[in-house]
Amino acid sequence: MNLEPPRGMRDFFPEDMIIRNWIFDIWRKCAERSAFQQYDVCVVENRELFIRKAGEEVVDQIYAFEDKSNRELALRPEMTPSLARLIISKGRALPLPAKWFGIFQCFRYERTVRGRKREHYQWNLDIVGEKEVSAEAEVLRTCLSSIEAFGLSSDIVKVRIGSRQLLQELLEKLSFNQNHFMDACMVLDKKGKVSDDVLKDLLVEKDVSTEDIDKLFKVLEINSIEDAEKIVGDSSTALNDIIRLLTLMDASGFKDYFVFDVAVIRGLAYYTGIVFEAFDVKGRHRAIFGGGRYDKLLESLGGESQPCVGLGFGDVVIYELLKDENLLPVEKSSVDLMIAYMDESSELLAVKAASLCRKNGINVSLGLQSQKPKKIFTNANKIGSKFVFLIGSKEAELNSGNLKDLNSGDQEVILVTDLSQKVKESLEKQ
RNA sequence: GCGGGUGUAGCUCAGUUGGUUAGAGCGUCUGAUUGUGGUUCAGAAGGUCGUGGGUUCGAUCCCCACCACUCGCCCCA
Repeated sequence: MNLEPPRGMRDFFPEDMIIRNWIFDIWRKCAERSAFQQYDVCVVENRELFIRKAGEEVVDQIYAFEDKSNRELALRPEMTPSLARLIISKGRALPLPAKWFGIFQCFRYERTVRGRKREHYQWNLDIVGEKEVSAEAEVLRTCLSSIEAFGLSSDIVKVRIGSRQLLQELLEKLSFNQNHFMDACMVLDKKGKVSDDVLKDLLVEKDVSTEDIDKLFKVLEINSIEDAEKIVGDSSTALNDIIRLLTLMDASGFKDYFVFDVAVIRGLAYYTGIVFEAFDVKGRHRAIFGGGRYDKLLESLGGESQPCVGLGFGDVVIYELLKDENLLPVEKSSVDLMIAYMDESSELLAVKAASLCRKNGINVSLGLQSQKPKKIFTNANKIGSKFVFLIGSKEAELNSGNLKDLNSGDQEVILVTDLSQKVKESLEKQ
């Protein structure tokens, strides 16, 4: 019997959950601070929801199965189709713009490598119904607030920002053969991953003319917004959107994160405007988060057309980055107080004390059997409890116990009825 | 999908040029201390040597396949 989880799947032991909850809490708090509303969707979807959008190629990567009534189902590989489904089904009853978020487990059957498993949790932020670039700005500033909450900064993380629309304009201005636009996108996406000679070979294979290849490389040389402006002019909406977005990010205090990169393309399938991808500066990891504008997706699924902006932020890469940067939190216990007793005759008093404290909002670990003090204190240390309330036969006779502060070592005998008040006061002081 | 590396106690790793009872540190448990933890000391438990097959008198060690992890490609985001 193999007791390991299937390939690419993870288990979370209690000590792992401390870290996972810490990450999820930061995501949730940042989303709520920016007034995003949480939603949730079923993990299992009708398979066709993904096939329609993703096309034939990705079908093999979907965990798909038939139920006992021969329904074709799938574990979701990503959230955007499910979000679109909800938005469409809500119809006009949904006040726009809608700012929604969630943390979702997604599945993909693919080769596992560092930073990429067959299952991961993903924080999704989406704004539906806002065509202005202010939507991109809101999503990004919310996301970057989490980056800073993790303890990261623009010294470690950069966001490459590009625009598919701008790329198209650039190539149009250079009279690039638009029939090869998709080929150009594919090649641009490989910039930096393979040598320029290989890029050229790839383009030749696609029957791109020598002239067009030169044009494409001219676009690749664009390193700044000014360079782009020289080609598309100052009236380009695509370029002005990027400029405006950067202005908004500057006003939000996040300017230093952004790097203009004409070669950022991302999902060719449904991104229509600005796209972005965050990477660690040292280049050790895969993309930390990524997203962009997808104005055509809803209508492609049969819904009313709505402008949308969204991003996905996975838990696997950020975990590895935080580990590398030594920013993961030290395991911190949530237990405030351990209540234990030395004689069976004191059990009911201990139970009563625990119930009172729990009603008053104190996290209590109650001993499940009578134990020797040595064992009690050892256990209290292990679970990280801040206080121990120890009831012996002498104290029990007076409805009291011995309250010990494990940090200072101070202890005093107090009444069970005074326990919760006493502990609360001490916790507030810390 | 292709190629390299790794797999020995719960964890990090030694080791065996193929030979009886496979080791250490950390962790766990017990005791010193039968009403007081973190330190110290003593002791104990814990191993199909990743799985299966082959070669051999004998395999944890050599060979093959598979599984898992990992690095680099391919593909993809």
